[in-house]
Amino acid sequence: MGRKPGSKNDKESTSKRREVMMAAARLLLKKGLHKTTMREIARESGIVVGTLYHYISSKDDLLTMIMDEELAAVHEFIRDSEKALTRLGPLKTLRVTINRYLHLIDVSQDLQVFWYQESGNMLPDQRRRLIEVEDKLAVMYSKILTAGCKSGDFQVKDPLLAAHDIIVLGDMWAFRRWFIGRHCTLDEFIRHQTDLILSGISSQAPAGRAAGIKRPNKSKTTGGAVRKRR
Amino acid sequence: MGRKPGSKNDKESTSKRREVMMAAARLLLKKGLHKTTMREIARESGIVVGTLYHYISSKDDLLTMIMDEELAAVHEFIRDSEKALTRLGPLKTLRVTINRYLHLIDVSQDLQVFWYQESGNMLPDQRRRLIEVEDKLAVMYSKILTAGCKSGDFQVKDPLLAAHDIIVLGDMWAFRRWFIGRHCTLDEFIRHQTDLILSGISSQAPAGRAAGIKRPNKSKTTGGAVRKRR
DNA sequence: CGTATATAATCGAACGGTCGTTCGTTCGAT
DNA sequence: ATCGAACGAACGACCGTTCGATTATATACG
Repeated sequence: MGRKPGSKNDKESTSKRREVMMAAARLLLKKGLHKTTMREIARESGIVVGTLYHYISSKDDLLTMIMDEELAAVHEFIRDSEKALTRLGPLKTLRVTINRYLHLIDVSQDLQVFWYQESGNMLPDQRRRLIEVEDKLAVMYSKILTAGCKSGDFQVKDPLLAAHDIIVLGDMWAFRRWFIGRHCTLDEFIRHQTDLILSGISSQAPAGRAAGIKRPNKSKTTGGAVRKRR
Repeated sequence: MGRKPGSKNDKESTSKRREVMMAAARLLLKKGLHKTTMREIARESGIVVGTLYHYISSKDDLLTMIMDEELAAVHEFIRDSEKALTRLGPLKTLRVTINRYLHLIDVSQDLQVFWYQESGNMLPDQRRRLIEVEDKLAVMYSKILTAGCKSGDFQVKDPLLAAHDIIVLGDMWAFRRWFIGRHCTLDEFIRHQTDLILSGISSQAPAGRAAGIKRPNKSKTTGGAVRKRR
């Protein structure tokens, strides 16, 4: 392809760079880091390996690019949640945040699994960034929980541990969707697990009431035994 | 080394085989599958690479050997738990099983992480066996829960989902011990998480009472906000 | 407008290195 | 003399990366 000086070239170059990144992501998430060769990435991008290196500098560079996108989304998610906390209060914020969190993971399930599986094959900097964002997530949930303790909505002994409990819900959906997905939809999963968490941290039992959330009590979908009101 | 005909040789050979396996396990769990070379495994075993292949047939063979040991232990754990169910009843069995389960994982933490991280680099048969045992674990917990539903101890809408909830506790402790370990000991973690699960599935609230388990209420160690008795 | 030139973008062969595995040989005990 | 055990060099395959050559196009110039 031709080129015009300056901006046109840059724009084409960076857009091609993104194309390559997305082609790489498709293969990497499907086949893993070691089993995906640069030649395959080139083929998926419609170019050959020599040209590939005009747009990216190394395989690690590709990983970093993919990570940048993902982490930016998570950081934005965290900012949004902290804004919501001041507007909606702890209890509603927790429900909304868990809901958005699991939907976020549902979309990028393969990515989530990828980071776990390849974390041992990454550069130290890359590993550090993953731990960092996981830590920020935990702090975010911890803030919501402690705010809820102050407002009287929650009774949590160890907010940080409870925060990890919530984060693990995401891992669970990502790693076990092949199994859980056969038993319930994502929204059913979210409702079920949110109730479990709330039943454990709410200062008033049972969870459903304490949550104070509209829940259509057509217990048709759940099918099972309805929680006994004491 | 010398040799005598027949049994002595076999014994020496298989014991050496185990030595090699354990040396390999040490390296593999620490460095991962791809970063551990056969030459390193040989060096760790005190032999050279040529001799290594007199005791094992391939790198995959080593993986399978390590897996055999691990899976045998898990299957024994499952059998023990099913025996306990008939003796102790659902509620006590659940507590005991969760406790033993997490202690089991605590001992073999690196192994647990290893299977997750390298599952993508394994032979199809090996992957299948891992999924199989995970499935058996889920069925085991599911049996305990449904038994508890019949006896009136529990109220569980979806026992299989709840079973996965419990299994994920193990993953949580294995993957996040570096973090959680700073906040609480394993036994504190077990108590905390068991209460969380029981508060979600018990037919009577609150969880602590329903569990009917001795819990020393010196809340000194927790340090945080003491649960308000209402 | 047409030609020359500089400079991208593209290509694919080749390089350097690693790793799992094999093989011919040597060693040592029976 | 025989046979398992030990050795380590060598093989073959693969992979990330580089590089020199080629092509195509936008700019400069006559």
